[in-house]
Amino acid sequence: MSDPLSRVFAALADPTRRDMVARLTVADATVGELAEPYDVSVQAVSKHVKVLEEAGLVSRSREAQRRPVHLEAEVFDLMTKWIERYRRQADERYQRLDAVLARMQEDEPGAAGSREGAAS
Amino acid sequence: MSDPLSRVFAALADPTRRDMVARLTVADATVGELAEPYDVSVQAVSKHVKVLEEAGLVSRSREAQRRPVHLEAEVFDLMTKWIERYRRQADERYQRLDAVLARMQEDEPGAAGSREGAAS
DNA sequence: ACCGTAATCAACCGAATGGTTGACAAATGA
DNA sequence: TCATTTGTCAACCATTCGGTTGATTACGGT
Repeated sequence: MSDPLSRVFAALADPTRRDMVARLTVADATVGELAEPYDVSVQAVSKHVKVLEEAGLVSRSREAQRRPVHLEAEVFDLMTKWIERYRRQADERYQRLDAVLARMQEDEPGAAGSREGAAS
Repeated sequence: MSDPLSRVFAALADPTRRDMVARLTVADATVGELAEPYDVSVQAVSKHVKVLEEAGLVSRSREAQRRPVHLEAEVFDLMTKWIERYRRQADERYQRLDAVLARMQEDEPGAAGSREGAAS
């Protein structure tokens, strides 16, 4: 499970981590601050942050004793690209399929079986 | 881990399942056909398809003995919406931050220290 | 009716996950 | 120097995950 895309998807598969990401879009936060709303130990949150960091979704700096967590939004593009690519391919395929069905309908009206309401 | 978004992200966190989705954008396929390229048992692939189905990414129909797997591309929108929402929020925040830093630079040239607490 | 094909169910296994508690490390402020 | 704050490391536990093999179901084809 070593490729970056898998790590990003896996990181966001957890609701708590997704919520952390959501909160980090508002402002950077320390592990302690991130932990407050959740009913889990600070150690658990520390682990979550580590997962996000290894996925490239966040980075940490040092500032006195605190290590503020910072969202790296660029990594989102990795996912978006993957999704959009196949999303588009799938759409194109449906359009081709609809075209074929439409042609069948023209050639032999009444023989185009199931798959109603396909066109658009 | 019951919410739909988590299931979609988790489903796509596996490279094999991502590859299956990619292939399903080209054409529907049976479990057996899907299994061929991979060096795993048909049962394992059947499980993968089940995961994709429970995530709402694919559906199955019945056609003689075969149960062709069909990609449901609409579910991608769920992810895209989530991603885009926070992506945009993050971008906006950076713009605000840049504005603040720019203002600090104007007011006190040379006093715009390192990334102090910026947000609201 | 019987056999073959397609796929799922069931039980099991090892590795990874998400959580815990307890001990430790690093930087600050008194 | 010493206590405090902040966070990580380590060991452990229960559950989930991806994989296996073996048995079983659901359909045609002949």
